[in-house]
Amino acid sequence: MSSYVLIDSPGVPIKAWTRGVDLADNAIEQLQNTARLPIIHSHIAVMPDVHWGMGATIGSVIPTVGAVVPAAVGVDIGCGMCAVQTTLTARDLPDSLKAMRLVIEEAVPHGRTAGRSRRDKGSWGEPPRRVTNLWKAHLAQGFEALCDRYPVLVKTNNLCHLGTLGTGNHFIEVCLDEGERVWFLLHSGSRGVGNRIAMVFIEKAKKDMAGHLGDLPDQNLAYLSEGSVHYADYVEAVLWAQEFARINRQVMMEHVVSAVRGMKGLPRFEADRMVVNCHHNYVAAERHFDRECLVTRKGAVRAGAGDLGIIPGSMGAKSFIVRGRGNPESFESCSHGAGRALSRTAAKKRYTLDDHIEATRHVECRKDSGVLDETPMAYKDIDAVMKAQADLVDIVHTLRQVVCVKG
DNA sequence: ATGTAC
Repeated sequence: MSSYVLIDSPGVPIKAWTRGVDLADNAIEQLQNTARLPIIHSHIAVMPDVHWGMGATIGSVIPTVGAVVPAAVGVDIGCGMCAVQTTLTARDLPDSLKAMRLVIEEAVPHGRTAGRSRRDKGSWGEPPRRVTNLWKAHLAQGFEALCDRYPVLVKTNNLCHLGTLGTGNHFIEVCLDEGERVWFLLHSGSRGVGNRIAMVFIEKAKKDMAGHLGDLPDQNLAYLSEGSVHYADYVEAVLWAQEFARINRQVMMEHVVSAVRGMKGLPRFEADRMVVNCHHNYVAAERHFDRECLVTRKGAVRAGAGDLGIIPGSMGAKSFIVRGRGNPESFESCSHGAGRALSRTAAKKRYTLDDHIEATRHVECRKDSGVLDETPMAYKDIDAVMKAQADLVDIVHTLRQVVCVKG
């Protein structure tokens, strides 16, 4: 049974669930910077997948009182995972999984969204009616209210990105659990519009603090203070973007399920036995240690007692469906994945395409040089990461990928 | 991560 270790801090305590996993020096330095902010409630919690990120480390939980740090939430507001268990089993799957991969790629726009004049596959030309209806029912009104005050948000990819995957480490997978049941798993966030919202408020925070930015250990830790217009607007905007991200994942999952249902040769199946949709890049108002605060989980998942969460490994590694243990010292949180061991550039330098092909030989996935920065060797050992957080979550299901779609 | 400009 693991527990946290204390990292030397010039400010509030830094409690780290990192026993048995590497902790890079640049991550420690960043944690110490964050711990010095005057707005932290109680302490900072560090997850075993921690690594350097813009502003604050990815894989950390930062509770604040009276302020919020937009760059700590990050540019992919509401980024997270969605998973469903189906009633299909491994023996229902065809020998060649390529057809299934193509069907999923066809059903969900993925990849870069190019400029307006160029052809692109990353957004809807014409969003399906289901997407437009969800937008109108849950997102349109809030978006108009934000656009009234922030007209720069008007011309963003918003509706045309609802139900689309994106690029980088965003993916869709078909997995098998320990009982050979088929699952669908996907990773995505709030796409273009969430990115723009984040950029706008990261700038506002720096401007609002212009007079005393020099007092901060890092300019990217600039915060918006409660009582200011920008603080209230950011909280409104970030919650809206998080809802966009959640619905984005829901729509993609619906399209994956219906696309696979349309494949010839598969039996009828259900996909509603176990459904999980969780953010791992977000802010939420919660109560911890007898105080209302804003909890920023940057690469961390809520793990309250009984909460279901998703912890993906990497291409070719295991992923986990977990149940939270509600550990108060972690602000009821767990890691969001394996965490990078190597930066994208370092991974591309260190490994060859042949290394990647060997590491992913059991997975129907991209095997070109464009995904070398996502190769399994670029990530920490997921088993060590899970062991280090044994007092934060219990493992409910262990999944292995058989198909992986990347943007 | 995303969009846009180089």
